[in-house]
Amino acid sequence: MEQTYSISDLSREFDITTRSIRFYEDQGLLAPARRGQTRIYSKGDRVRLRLIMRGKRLGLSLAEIKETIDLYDASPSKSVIQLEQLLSIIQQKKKLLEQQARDIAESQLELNVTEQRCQQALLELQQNADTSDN
Amino acid sequence: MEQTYSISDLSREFDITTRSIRFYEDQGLLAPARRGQTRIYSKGDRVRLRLIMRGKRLGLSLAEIKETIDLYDASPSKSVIQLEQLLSIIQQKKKLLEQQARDIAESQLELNVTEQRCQQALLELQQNADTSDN
DNA sequence: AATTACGTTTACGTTTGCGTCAAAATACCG
DNA sequence: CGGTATTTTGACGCAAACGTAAACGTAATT
Repeated sequence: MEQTYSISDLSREFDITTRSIRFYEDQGLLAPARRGQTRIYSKGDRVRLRLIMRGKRLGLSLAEIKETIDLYDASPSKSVIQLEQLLSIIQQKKKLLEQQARDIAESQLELNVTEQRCQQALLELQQNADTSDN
Repeated sequence: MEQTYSISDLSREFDITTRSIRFYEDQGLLAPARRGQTRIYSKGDRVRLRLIMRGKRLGLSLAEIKETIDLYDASPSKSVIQLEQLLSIIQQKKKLLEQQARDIAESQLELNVTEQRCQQALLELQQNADTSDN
């Protein structure tokens, strides 16, 4: 049937502890099926976990990540007002992402400058070594 | 001479509390001059604070932000080994930024899809309202 | 039957990044 | 110079995001 995963499968794949995975469930970010007491993760759960990790890399809190994931999940069967609220939230998130993109571009520029300065300094050190030794 | 700022000047400009600014100093991210006991912030301090805020928007910890800022500051008067270590750190940071850029691009794509679904759902609701009411 | 591997809940501990007083010292303004 | 506003240094508090046992159940392996 459908592929499933144990908690340690996922902890290995995403390189996080099982403690973290259970904590995410505690915070409402995951809701795996159970066989008795044991958690059984579906492909959908795995996708959600991937989204969680991506959110973390972007510096989002677990609450913000939950908001974002819930946003993706729930689009049908909404009232006009709810849809308009959703669209408003989406606009906000888009602006945040744009700001982050700008921040990244700036950081990359500065890093490149620093990198070149370092390489230049290295070159000069090597040249000095040449001229002083011969 | 040089323009300076009080702690509340900066707290207003960057919309953070003075508590935060002092905490950043405590963590070694800032080192303003003093007139007696009172902190006097220079243009350079203001730049550093801007870098701190940018780092926070990218989800960096204060320790990581400090590392990055220190990296920009210190490039001259280094040994070959130190310069090579610097270059190695720069490579790592570049990779992280590239990953973040990918994460942002993915998020933006998904947000756009969700946005269009929302707008489509809104349109359909409005059309249904038209046909059922007339 | 005993070991090994994995999973479960419960619960207390830790680090980070500040918020929130408190009490005292400084600074600025008419 | 007196009053108001600002700043300073503690010190305690707190939420988030786990880490780290402890103590137990289950299941497969030897």
